[in-house]
Amino acid sequence: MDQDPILANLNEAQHEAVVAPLSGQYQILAGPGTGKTKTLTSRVAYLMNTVPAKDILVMTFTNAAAREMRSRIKQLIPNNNEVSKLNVGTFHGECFKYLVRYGSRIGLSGKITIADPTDQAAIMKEIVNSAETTVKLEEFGYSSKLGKCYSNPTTKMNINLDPKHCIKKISEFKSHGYTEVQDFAKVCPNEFNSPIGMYIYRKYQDELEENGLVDFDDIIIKTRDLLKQCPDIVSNIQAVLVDEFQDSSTVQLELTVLFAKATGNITIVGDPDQSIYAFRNAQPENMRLLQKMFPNSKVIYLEENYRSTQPILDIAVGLIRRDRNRIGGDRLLKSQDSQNTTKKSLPVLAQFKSEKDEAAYVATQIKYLRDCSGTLFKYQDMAILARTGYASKKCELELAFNGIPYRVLGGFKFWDRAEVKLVVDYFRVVNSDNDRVAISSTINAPKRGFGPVTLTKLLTRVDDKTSIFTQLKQYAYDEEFREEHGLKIRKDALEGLDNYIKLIEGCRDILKEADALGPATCIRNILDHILEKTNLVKILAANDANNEEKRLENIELIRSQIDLVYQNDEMNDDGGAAEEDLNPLQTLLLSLSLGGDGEDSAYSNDRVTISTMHSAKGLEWPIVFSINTIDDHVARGGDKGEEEERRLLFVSLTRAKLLLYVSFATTLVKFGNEEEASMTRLLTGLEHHFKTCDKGKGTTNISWDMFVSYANFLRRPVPDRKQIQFASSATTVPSKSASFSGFTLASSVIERPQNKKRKPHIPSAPISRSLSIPTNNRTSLLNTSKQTRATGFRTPLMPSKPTPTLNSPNTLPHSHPIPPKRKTLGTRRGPINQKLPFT
DNA sequence: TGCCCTTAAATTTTT
DNA sequence: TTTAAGGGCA
Ligand SMILES: Nc1ncnc2c1ncn2[C@@H]1O[C@H](COP(=O)(O)OP(=O)(O)OP(=O)(O)O)[C@@H](O)[C@H]1O
Repeated sequence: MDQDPILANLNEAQHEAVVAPLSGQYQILAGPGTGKTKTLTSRVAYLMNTVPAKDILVMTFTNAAAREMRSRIKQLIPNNNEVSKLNVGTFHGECFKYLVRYGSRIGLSGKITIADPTDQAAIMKEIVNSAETTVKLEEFGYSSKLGKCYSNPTTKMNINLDPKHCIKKISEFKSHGYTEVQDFAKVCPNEFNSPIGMYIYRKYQDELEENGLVDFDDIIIKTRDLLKQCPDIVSNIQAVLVDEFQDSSTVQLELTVLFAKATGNITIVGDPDQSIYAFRNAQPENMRLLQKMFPNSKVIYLEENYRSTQPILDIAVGLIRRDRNRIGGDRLLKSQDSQNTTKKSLPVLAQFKSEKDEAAYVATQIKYLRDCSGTLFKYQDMAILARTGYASKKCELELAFNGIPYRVLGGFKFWDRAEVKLVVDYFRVVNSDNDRVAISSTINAPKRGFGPVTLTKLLTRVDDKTSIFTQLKQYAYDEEFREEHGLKIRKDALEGLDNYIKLIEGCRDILKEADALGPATCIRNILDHILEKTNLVKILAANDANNEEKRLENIELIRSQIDLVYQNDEMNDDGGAAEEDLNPLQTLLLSLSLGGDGEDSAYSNDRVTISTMHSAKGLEWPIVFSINTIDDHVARGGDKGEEEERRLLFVSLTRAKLLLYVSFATTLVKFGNEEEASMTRLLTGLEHHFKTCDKGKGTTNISWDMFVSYANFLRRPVPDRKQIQFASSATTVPSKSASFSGFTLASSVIERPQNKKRKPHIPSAPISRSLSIPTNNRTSLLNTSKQTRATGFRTPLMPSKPTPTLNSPNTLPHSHPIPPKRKTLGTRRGPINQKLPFT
């Protein structure tokens, strides 16, 4: 056994990859749970022995994966504070740092803002609806129209001018690294490879540039251009390491090579079976292409699975075998587990008659597994995975209702809520004179008396020299200018314009004090200024009074989120782009566009994870619940895209180490109508690998011997037998009915008011799907505290048979985590970006 | 300009 | 079921 902790616990192949010489190219190809990320992070730690941290670049494709990687490296070498100097992040994050610092070399002006999908849609909508486009359509012979599709009868070319569709096509084009319009022949020969398509593309790019915006694809493309032109800026990079390489796009492959230009030292790991980002133009073939580009690159295969029990892997293998586009031959997954008990313990397949029952079951099971396992299972050992963000909402409500603490990965972001986004748009206007998109979404919110005619006039550039904000000032304060450009404006609207400009300039004055105030205080002051001058607090308070949704609370949460951003910023001085090159406002905006939602470490880490399947990639838990496993969620849209959906399910199931629960409901409510549903076809024929939870079989009872095996498998201490509550008396008595009515205990035990209009009174922060900060502190603060664990507590959601609790005296200072106003569970919440009261 | 009415559409996943 | 969007009218 190796003395070096970095090299301990590696098998032969892993060891070989970790200690491989710095120079050269290495590909680690292996299935889930074989230690790819472990190998990559160990290699980083190992290389740090000889290479300065700042000269190592480690990239992956999602924020969650980047966070995981950083934390694993830290764990490997906890006392090495060089770690914070490593360049670890997402492709987009690392690229943007270079653009901020060196963008001027390729003509990017100082202030770059990232165009989010809303901005992209706004810009594209304006383009397709413009008079100019109508003229062009005519000019290029697109004389017939069907919905948003235009066709040219002569050339037989069609083009779909739906903004979303246009953006998708352009994004695909850019993902190949193309910038010249004739390259549309290669990606979209029958639609955008036409004068009208090229015109739309050019117009879109011009519009971005004029607004000082780059979209996500531009971040990659422009960095590629920058590195091609000025390879000197990455001359220090001695090693480039990329995780989940199957998720890379064509231009990202090109970029990987460019980053390594100085030495050519590249290590990548990947698994084509886990390719789940083709929808955003990932090319799993890149693994092979890289090998072609570097014929001498060494490929290392890892065979052993260290994560999961064999029954879990059997299902995964059975599933992935059916991938019709599979790259490479069939691969086995071999568990390293040698215990007879866990080897034979099958995952659970559970069927319910409603999604509500399903959610209640998951919550009950989570509580049971934690409360009855002594100290073996904690909340943080469990995850609920769903295809979409909103699909897990019912479970989220059920957890909150039961006082189970949780965190949410993926799905809607806090910053995407309408009221929060508005504030952010104000920040953007303060930051830049040219951000017309942000000006347009703030200038009349709240209402300042402009109608569509005035707005168009105000926001249309009179010439390309004057910035849009300067132009607004001229309209406001220069009567001659108004006359010259034919702006007729009412007196109240003119006042509104004056107020708007004063508000923005007031914020800019505060920003000038940034050095004296410190970043967080400065931004909070700007926030206060915006809130005061827009009267937003009063407006929202009035609105909240008639509404379940408490928007004002979200505004308050912005403050604590701001603090989080600057705290995290201080912790990483990787490449140090942030402090030196950006003012505090820009740091904030950058972190909002490229970072995930902040996690507040002040709160307990012992929380259940609720995640989208995508965000779960690269992570693992002892216990995983795959919910809503029906075609409608998990394999929607027939054959097209089925392979990727299958791989996605493969990824989800292989997140589980020990216990896997796959569940679904036989009905689903769609637009108010109840529809029938059944288990996804992706799993058809694999049922025998599960114990099914109906017809009295498949109980979830756990015996003492099993607990011992679980502990051994997880390499955890065997819990005190006295603390274990045996399932036989404690829980989940399987019902005789096939539809599991035995588990509708939530509805039989908890009194659910009939009034359907009332929504559950749940802390709004957790529901915001992003914030870990509870606003309704009664629930979450309480349950995340250590005390709760020590004393335990009982919630009304318990099995129909009374549960003898050994360690919960049931006499708590706060014995009832449920807010007194109890309301119907399972009601759908409105979308998060709901219209604001004044728009 | 802004309000009220009718009708259509809507639910991925991430940077 | 709920929300966005488009048309008519004061
Ligand atoms: N040689 C080993 N000995 C013991 N445990 C190991 C070994 N290699 C990896 N593991 C453990 O196996 C689990 C899976 O490792 P890791 O997350 O690195 O796999 P992966 O190949 O990246 O998986 P995925 O592709 O699913 O993200 C981790 O808990 C890791 O600590």
